[in-house]
Amino acid sequence: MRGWIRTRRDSKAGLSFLAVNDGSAFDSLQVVAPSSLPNYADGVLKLSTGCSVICTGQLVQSQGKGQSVEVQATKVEVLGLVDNPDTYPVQPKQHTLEFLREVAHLRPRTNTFGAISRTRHCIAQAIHRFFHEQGFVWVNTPIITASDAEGAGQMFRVSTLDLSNLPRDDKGKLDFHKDFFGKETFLTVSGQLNVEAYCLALSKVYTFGPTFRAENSNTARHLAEFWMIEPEIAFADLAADAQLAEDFLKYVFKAVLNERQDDLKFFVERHDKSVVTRLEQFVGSSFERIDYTKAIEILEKSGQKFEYAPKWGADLQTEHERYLVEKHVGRPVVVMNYPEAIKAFYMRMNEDERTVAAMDVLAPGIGEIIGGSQREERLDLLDKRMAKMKLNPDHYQWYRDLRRYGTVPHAGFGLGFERLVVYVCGLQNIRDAIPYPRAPGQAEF
RNA sequence: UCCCUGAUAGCUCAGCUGGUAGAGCGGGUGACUGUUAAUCACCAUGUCCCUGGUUCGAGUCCAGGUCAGGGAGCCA
Repeated sequence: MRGWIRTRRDSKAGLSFLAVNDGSAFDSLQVVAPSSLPNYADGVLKLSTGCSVICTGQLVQSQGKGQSVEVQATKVEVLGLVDNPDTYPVQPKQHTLEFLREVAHLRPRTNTFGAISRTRHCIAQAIHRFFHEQGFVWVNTPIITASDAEGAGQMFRVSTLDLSNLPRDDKGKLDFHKDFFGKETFLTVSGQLNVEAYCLALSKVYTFGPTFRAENSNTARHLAEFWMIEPEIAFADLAADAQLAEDFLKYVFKAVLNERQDDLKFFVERHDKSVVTRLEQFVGSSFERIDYTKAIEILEKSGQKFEYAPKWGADLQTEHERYLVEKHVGRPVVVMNYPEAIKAFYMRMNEDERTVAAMDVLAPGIGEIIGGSQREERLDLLDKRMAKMKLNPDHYQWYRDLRRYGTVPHAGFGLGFERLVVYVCGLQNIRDAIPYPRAPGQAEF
């Protein structure tokens, strides 16, 4: 047994009980260290929370209550002591998550972050497995990009220029020809446009990789660096997209329910009582599908007082989404066909010429969890929308090519991986769903 | 970025209307016990976030700043 000490309890019967954890499961293993060990006094009795050990012995049925098995140690090798136990930050007690964020290098040694890490891994594996089983190809879209995708938010600049001596052109403007890529480049805010090209060749594809947003938004739902999943399917419409989203989420949640019972039990005890029932209800229910226009009607007729009155043409507020999901329907809802003005240029124009084939999947207890759309595959209509939104077609030539050469109806959606982790684990803050959170003013570790 | 709240021991916090600091947990020491975040006793611990101001005197009041949390906007 190789791992780190969680607690040590001594018995004057000539024994010490070591709770040793190696992160492979939620529970620690109890190692019984007898005082007859040669290093008992100067080794075992010096062990405190956080020390690393290698214990050798026999796994036997436990003679005490509280665990089924334990190790009767014949050897306890102390690898690393804790310098000063008085200041070791991770104590065998409940810490606040805020405090643990300040010790991000040691928080994986806590019950909470061990459980989150294993669950995060389980979710990631389930996602890849789901797509793989369905015949999807994982496509790694570029992290450095020259396009600003859909104009979705602020981007991080990527440059090797000397900030203290920037090259200028005749007009005094920055000369990016001198930069590494010979043009302005940024970290990606979405792999969607790139993955569409692969979709229109491999039929079923997805991205799963890091994504960056430089917006100065400091909330429990935002990270500057996060992981995003974006499936894209060819020969598909919005209904197929919604069905994929439903199958996808249910598959992932089922996997967590099956594989991480130990960690889920802990989340229920310490973080969110409703974690397991919420996931069970989610996988057991069929999603309601509802048009945006209908949703506005429902909200208007609800008699509910909203801070912002629901109005056709405006985006749904968080309070609106919560009412729809939690009060009106009571299970996951897919809201479809939004007004074109509030949605991105690449979303497919509907026959009514006022809405586009966009969808949001709303889940009880969190709100929007997935956003997607059928893409505009008709070049003339795509150009029309780009013009309307004042996008420069020159920047999207290769994207327009996809509509010129063998275009087909296709659709996809995107979801933030950490938001999924937050939902599954019952967390409050997205900064606890990723090992080293990056946020405005926060790039420690 | 805006609004609100907060920052006191290693951690979680208390400290009333201004009079230079306390508890629980953790740590150390000892006792006790096949123990379970053990129990009991004793011991130690502080730039009261920073800078300035008011005052005889500031953890406490005022101003500015930094950081954090909650909410909003934006979004994944």
